[in-house]
Amino acid sequence: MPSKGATLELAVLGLLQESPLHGYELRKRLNLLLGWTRLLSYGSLYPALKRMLRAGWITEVATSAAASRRQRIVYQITPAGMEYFASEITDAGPAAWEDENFNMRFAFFSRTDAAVRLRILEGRRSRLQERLDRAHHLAGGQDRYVTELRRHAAESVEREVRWLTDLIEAERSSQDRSGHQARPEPAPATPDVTTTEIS
Amino acid sequence: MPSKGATLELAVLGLLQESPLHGYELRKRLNLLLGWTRLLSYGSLYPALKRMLRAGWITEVATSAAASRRQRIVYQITPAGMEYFASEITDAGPAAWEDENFNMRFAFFSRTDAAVRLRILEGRRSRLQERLDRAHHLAGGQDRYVTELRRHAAESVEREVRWLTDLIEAERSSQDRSGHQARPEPAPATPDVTTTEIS
DNA sequence: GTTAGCATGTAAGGAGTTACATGATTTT
DNA sequence: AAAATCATGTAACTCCTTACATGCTAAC
Repeated sequence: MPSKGATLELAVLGLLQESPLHGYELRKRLNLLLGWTRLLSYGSLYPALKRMLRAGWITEVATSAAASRRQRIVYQITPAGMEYFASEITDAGPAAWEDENFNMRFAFFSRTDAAVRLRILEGRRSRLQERLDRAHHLAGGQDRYVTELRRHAAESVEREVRWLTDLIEAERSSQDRSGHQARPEPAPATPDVTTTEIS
Repeated sequence: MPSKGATLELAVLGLLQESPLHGYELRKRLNLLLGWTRLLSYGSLYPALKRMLRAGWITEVATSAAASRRQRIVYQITPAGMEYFASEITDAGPAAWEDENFNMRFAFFSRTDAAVRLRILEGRRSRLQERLDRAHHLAGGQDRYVTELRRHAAESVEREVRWLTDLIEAERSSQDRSGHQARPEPAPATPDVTTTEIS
């Protein structure tokens, strides 16, 4: 049972699938990847890397002294890690509908089967719809500010539902079109863009 | 320093200011008050109540056997609790701009000074503006889905900024009316709820 | 030569979750 | 009588944060 909280691990594995990275760089990219409200701290990342080492999902690699003499520990994904990542990303179960998990999976959609993408998008949408139904149901006469807060929250969720609906439609139509032959995803394997710094 | 994580405690104190309640009921109301993504668990609530008892913010009250013979432990807020609540709710410092804390404070705006309300709303808005600036700055050419995710996130934040702007204006005009006699504007106290912006 | 940023960690602790445990009362 | 729901808790665990601790290297 992989259960739930593996968001960080998955994100790391996803990034390492593109190229090996060291911790410091990894943190910067993670902060870019999902626009976390607060920046991910080292106290979070490094222990996670240790766990993943123990689990056999990643390995340390010798620093190629070419570019810089700086000592750093470069991590690389292992076959076991790839397998784990694939199985988690493919799992469109309830865990995938939750906020954080959903964003994670969405961010790696380029490496996800079209069918799985659809299932995840639809699952997310019905999850949000449930929330709306519940919220609507309880909208009693309350404090003015509480009411306003709820109204705004509900509107946000409605917006996301519309967004998902558009995406689902787009996925469906592109799936239809690919009834024919080769229609590979755009996924530009372009060499690394300059590492955008975030402070 | 109590500093940050006191969201749950504050919410409990806020509710207990209206009337004494027992744990079970408290949990239901907390789940209503802020539309938490996941429901608050008892494993969270009861230990929090214990902490608050120790801190002297609340006390247990004998169950009035009138309504029901059911055994329950009713909690009541103490003067010390009220004082703590007031000081936290009034503190418009950086902690108040964060997502959870902001929602908490907003939910209890009816019991907050107009001046403090304004400071909190404005602080929140500039916090979000900062996020937007940062996001805009780094919007490089990325994976298609990552780009889309970021675009949607940015739009959500922009929406909240507009919402805050409307609220701030509403607060300002109602403050003007109650302050000097100079503003004869008979604007309704309710914020202008038309908000037709569909992305 | 000193500051700024790169780079890696550990320790203590906060806040919440799930799963476990128990039992009373109301509804069907 | 059974089932639902009310009601209160505890234990183990997860995940993350802050603050601390260290030292290298590039740039000014």
